[in-house]
Amino acid sequence: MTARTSTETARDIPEATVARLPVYLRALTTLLDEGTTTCSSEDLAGAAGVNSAKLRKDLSYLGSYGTRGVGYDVEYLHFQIAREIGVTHDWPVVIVGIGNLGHALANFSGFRSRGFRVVALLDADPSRHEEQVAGIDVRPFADLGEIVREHGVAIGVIATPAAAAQDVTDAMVASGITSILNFAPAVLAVPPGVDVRKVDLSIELQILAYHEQRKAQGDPADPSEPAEAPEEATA
Amino acid sequence: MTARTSTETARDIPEATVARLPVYLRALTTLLDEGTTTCSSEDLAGAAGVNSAKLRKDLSYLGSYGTRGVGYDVEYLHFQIAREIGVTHDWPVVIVGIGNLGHALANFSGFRSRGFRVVALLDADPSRHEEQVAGIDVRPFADLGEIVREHGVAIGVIATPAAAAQDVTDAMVASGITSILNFAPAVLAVPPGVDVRKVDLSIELQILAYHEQRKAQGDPADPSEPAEAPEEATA
DNA sequence: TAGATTGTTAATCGATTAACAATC
DNA sequence: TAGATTGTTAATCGATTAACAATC
Repeated sequence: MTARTSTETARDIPEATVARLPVYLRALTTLLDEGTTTCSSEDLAGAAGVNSAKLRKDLSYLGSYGTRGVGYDVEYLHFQIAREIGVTHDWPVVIVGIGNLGHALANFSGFRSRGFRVVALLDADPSRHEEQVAGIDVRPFADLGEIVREHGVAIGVIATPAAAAQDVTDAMVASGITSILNFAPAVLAVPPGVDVRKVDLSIELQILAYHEQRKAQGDPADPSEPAEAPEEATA
Repeated sequence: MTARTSTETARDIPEATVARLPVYLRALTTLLDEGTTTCSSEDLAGAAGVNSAKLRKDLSYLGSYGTRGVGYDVEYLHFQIAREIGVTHDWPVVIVGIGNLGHALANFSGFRSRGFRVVALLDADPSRHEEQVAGIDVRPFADLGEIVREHGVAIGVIATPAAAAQDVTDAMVASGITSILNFAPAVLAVPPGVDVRKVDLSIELQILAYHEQRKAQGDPADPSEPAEAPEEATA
């Protein structure tokens, strides 16, 4: 039996909970900005748009960071969640594909404030290699391996057309990237150990369209469509 | 007891299945483009990045559109899923907020090909009202109600900063919009009957960061991280 | 102490998966 | 008929929720 490594985060957190931790983190940032020092699970759940039972259950996977009868210290809980997610330090990321979307991503200010730093923009088109976008040089796609090694990049963002996405993925994996955020409307094949998350505008709109169609179809006298739970606003 | 309305789509489809139907639709489009006329559940599941049991279960909620021993007619199944989602005709949408992201969205060609048509771009900044983006006039935010009425818009896209998102939401809801795709990093409050879906870059990256952190932490001798299931590539 | 609120339990609900009977 | 593949069943797994004992 060996000694435990220093940072103790060995608990197994359900995937659904992991996906909500960033939402809680953002809500806590908002509360901090408003000068709130303490909040109840009811307060935070409201700011995050979930019910308080779910929030407390989620937080219970991280540890006991609240005080019964009192609530949570906003700053302390913010730190604990940031630590759990792993955004107490910045992650270097590369963005491949500097079209309209790539531009928008490169200029996205939330990157920096939420634990990420764009270290390179890559594009296959040589005519773009003189450009700067958001103060960052656009570099040849062939430089990917070098850049990943130099900066210790683990996360890559794909903003190319669908046709190029698998090739970009293969190159990313070969270079040592093990997490990919894919904006291209394509299903990516990756080896075990590489995580892929996708963001797909058309899919989101089509899901809305499906429900919209149902709303229109239902009897006006029968408002039985289960609406999204009303949520508290932040920001 | 009244007569059923003509279009018979009353079955209750699980939300997880609804979210995958657009993925299947896209995979079928790819197969169609390749000239494939028939496919098995194994083929289609591969192209969509799911296992075949899940695919067949999902399709079973729509009806029996396959042939045992043979498979599915690609064109027929494509049409049935498109009909189920509600994208056999185009949905008019408005985009509010013409910053970097709004530009990218306005120029996104997948909109048209996947069942949506951008009928207006709105921005609060008067200096932008002379612009055209992607061939569409940028119009004052105050015109929202008029545009929604004129085109029968049910779906709105928010690409504003977080600080403006709730006001935009309220105006959208007041104008009659009942489905919102939100790109602003804010939790939106909406009345019952209004659907909101959110796309949040930071959240996606933070989820990747969480898993990335765990990969780095684990013993090199213990490759127990459950990787994403390898998926077949499309496009 | 009395009131408030957490952290946890247990019940319920929904999603996934493997297996296979039905049937082309 | 024999082989292939769907559509469905039933078991399992994971997520949500309400309730409340613990405790500040």
